[in-house]
Amino acid sequence: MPRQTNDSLDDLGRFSEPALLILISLANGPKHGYAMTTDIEELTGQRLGAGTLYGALTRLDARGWIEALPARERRRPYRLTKMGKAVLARRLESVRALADVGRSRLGGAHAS
Amino acid sequence: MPRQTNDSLDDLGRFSEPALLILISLANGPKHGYAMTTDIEELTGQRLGAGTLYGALTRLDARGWIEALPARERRRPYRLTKMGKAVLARRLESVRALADVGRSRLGGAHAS
DNA sequence: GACAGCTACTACGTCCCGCGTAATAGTACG
DNA sequence: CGTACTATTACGCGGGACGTAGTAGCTGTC
Repeated sequence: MPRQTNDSLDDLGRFSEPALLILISLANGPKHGYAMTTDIEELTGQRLGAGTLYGALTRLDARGWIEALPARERRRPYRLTKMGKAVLARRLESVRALADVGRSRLGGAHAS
Repeated sequence: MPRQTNDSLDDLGRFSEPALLILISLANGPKHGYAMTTDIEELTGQRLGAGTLYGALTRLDARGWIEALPARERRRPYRLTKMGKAVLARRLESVRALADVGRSRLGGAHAS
């Protein structure tokens, strides 16, 4: 069977860009993994699975966009690096611009 | 060697959500593949490769978010379906909200 | 009229990210 | 002391993203 023609609206396949969500979650201040999970869930309504979350954290760390802080008890907190902040800021800008273009193209019902 | 610690800033790995870019490109009116490529390039500065573009188009069509129009000469135009428009609108909303949260968390320098 | 360059799409293979799931273990509560 | 929640690690699969090559028509231009 090819595929359902729907999928309950909004979900762009499997890719919801967990990396971006993580960066945004850390923009608040350092957090450990599980705290990000709940934070992101409050923000977006979606809960990242363990594999998704910690996998993305490892990759972001390897890139130098986030860095691990000394673990307390069972928690491994991370914080944004300077580079991570810069990346996030630029990314947010372009996302925002893109969303604006999309809106005006769709709506068409207001000035420009 | 594991990986460069940079990557020239902004690129979130391999995922730039071509599907979303395509939907936005079609929000303008029907376009064929190559026209989307150039449109998206003007919009974002990035050029989607053939594999990425036509692969995503096939998937979006299978989902019923876009539909093919009768081909003229060598061109296969697509247009947004009603469902595609709805999906795009909702998606743009959440993207926008997310970008706002990110900005206020990063900047902190303005009202709630 | 042949050659270069652009348009437009198809086909193919690889890589690795997203995601689910299971395992581990500490904590908290009744 | 059993159940539920916190917190992370480990593992494997599927498929989307991407590059590249191939096909082919059309547009100049010398």
